[in-house]
Amino acid sequence: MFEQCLYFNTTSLARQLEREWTRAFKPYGLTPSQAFMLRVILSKGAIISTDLSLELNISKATCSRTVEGLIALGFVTKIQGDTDGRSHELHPTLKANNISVEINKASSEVTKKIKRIIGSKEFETTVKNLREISSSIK
Amino acid sequence: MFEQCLYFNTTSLARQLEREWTRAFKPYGLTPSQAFMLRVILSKGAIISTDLSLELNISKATCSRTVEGLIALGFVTKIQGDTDGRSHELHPTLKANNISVEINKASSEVTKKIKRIIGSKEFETTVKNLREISSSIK
DNA sequence: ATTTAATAGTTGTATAGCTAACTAAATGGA
DNA sequence: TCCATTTAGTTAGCTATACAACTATTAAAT
Repeated sequence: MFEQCLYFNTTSLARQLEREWTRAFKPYGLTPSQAFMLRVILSKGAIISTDLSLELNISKATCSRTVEGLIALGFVTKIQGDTDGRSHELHPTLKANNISVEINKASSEVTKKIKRIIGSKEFETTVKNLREISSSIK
Repeated sequence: MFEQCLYFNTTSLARQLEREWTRAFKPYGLTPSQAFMLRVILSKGAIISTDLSLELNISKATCSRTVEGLIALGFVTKIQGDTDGRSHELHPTLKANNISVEINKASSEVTKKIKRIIGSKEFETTVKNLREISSSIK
């Protein structure tokens, strides 16, 4: 009924993809949100919460709660930086570094699988379009 | 960092669109999920929960809770059908019928706005691609 | 220097979504 | 007919998300 609706089709696909990526990260005890956040932290080495929310396009409240989860799981530590007393740097733990390569691979495997089904070209133009829509309504 | 990632860009855009459509339906006291469900019920006149979950691509649990909400708001009534004792038909109330045209319009206004920004053509190909990806990984 | 603004994060409260476990009704064999 | 299986829907428990209100700290302005 909503074949032409951007909202409907985007949220609907998002729910399906959630399932795929949930499965991919499950072996590491991580949800997709946690895994994507951890991947950012691992890639930057150190980052503060504000930058993390910007990078992930989530609210600071959600960011705060997801960080909390990663700390509880032992993947991240908060370290007081000396520049600004309001914020702390988030660092990956050894445990996080140990799965860094694997979680990136887990994600790219899902990507590969979907690309195989729908074709690389369509995949890439779709992602490009999503980005364009996203940034144009920001 | 995840510019090429289908998961990231889809879920990210979904969050932004959620905001746009939340605003659109707010005058009617409806969330996007409620409004989209109500639009299906209004368009069909009567529908059972199972068919509703299929149409909206949500789980039966989520469907059940959203229906509950629409009933509490006085937009929907459950009517015992005589064919199957396990299910009941969902019918729109007069209150629902009264806003039927307006909520459809509210949604199409947001669509128009986004189309104006990004162009009709790109809008349509993107939606088509989303549908194709969605159905091919189902 | 003191007061006001802005910024960084956290917490309260709410919605939407899922899976899994459950109840109740219908269906299908034997 | 009766037991087993399937189907419809609800409920429990969890995660992700947002906005709004809050604390604490820094920066800016007078």
